[in-house]
Amino acid sequence: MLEAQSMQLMVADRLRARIIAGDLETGVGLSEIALAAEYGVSRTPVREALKQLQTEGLVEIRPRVGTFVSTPTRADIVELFQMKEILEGAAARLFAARGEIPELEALRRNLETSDEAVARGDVAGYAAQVGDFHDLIVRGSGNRKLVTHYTMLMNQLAYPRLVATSLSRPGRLGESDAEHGRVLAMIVAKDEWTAERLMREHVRASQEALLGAMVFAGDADARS
Amino acid sequence: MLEAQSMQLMVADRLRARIIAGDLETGVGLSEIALAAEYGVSRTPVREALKQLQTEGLVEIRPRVGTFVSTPTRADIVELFQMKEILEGAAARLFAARGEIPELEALRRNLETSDEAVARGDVAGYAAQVGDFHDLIVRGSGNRKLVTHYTMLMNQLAYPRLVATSLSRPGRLGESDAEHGRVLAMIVAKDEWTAERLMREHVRASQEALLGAMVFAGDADARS
DNA sequence: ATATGTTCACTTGCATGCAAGAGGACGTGA
DNA sequence: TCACGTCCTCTTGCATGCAAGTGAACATAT
Repeated sequence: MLEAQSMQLMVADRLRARIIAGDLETGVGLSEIALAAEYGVSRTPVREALKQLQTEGLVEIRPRVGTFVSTPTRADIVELFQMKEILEGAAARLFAARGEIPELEALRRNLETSDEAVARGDVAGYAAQVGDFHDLIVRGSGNRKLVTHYTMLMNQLAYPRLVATSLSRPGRLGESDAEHGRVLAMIVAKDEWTAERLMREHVRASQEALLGAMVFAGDADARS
Repeated sequence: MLEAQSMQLMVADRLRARIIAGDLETGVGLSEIALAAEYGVSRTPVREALKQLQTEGLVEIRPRVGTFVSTPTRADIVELFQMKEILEGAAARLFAARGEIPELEALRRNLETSDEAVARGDVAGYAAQVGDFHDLIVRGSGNRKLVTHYTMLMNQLAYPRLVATSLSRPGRLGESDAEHGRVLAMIVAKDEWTAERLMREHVRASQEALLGAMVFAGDADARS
């Protein structure tokens, strides 16, 4: 399963995962020859993988200089959150219009698991559910273009890393879970516009919780 | 200006333009070696250009088989129009919140030119303004991520080719121009949510005019 | 005539060699 | 000590050679 596909796809997938997870230090460090040696391939597939990651917005290729992990500026982060709110809001609305689909049942199970995690005060457990919740909303839109571009944008945000931070604010855990529940209720009720509004408000609340927590955390990411 | 940048960028730009304009027949026909000969370069830059166009959704690379111009299915087109409505609606809202920016003055000039074209019954002249109008709205959002992803999605639609078709319905020309004017008025009035609503309604009306015209035109594009 | 097995031309995937440019290190002068 | 000019190493950009897989044409057997 690891070697079956093409080399460039393997390199691209692994590099993408490492960048999102934050394993790769931002700034310098992506030499084609070094990566080629690391993955046991030649420069060519590495090169093509890097080119794809560039159009995905994850790395920046400076001609004749080098390839670097993209460092989102503060303005980038603001824009990405705007896009998150727009796309997830629209997705919730489209979801609500579709009625009973497999994603809806998955969403109900997600809420049950989340409620239990909150009841236990299990932040890590809840954080894991949050990612699934948002992915389910987006996939439940039934619009594959939306899913694709949403994924690309959230990869630029390295969102999974941020969720835990946003939940560190006292009381945010329960608020977030309650907001999820209200969104689900509106989807079940097929109230498209209220679903969109609540989803947007939820995204904005999460963003504010995150930005607030980041200030106190000393601005771990996002150097200007 | 044509040869200054890198070869792969030139090839990518030219190919993209040809695909959007419809010069390249959909389906088969993008051999790396043929394109290399045509542009006077080797396979390598052609290959990298094709890879980029693939992640942009314009071509499809089937491993060991060949590269083909992507043919949007009917479902793809529906999804793309949904995205167009979502993104342009959000852009109009963000635009309205920004007040006096250079794009606003450009938008006023665009409307004047459009009004004159409509008064003359100049369909081609108006069609040219339509593209600019929508681009100005999107760029006026002030969100570069929105601009980037909107552009990618509209490239997949090969939108410029479709505008003329959508305007072929009797009376649509004046309707479209009037809708543009109302959107502009709401942006000037800084009424964010009405701007978004009117913009979305405009996009939907254009889509319906297009789909209606395409049925009568014998479904020139969009084979399933 | 139809179905089937085989071959073959053509495609892209990957490896490697060479060239050109960028940026820093280093030496030199004041 | 500081400013400046030169060189040198390292980077990617492009060209090319080889290998492997695909799909269709073709011959063959039923």
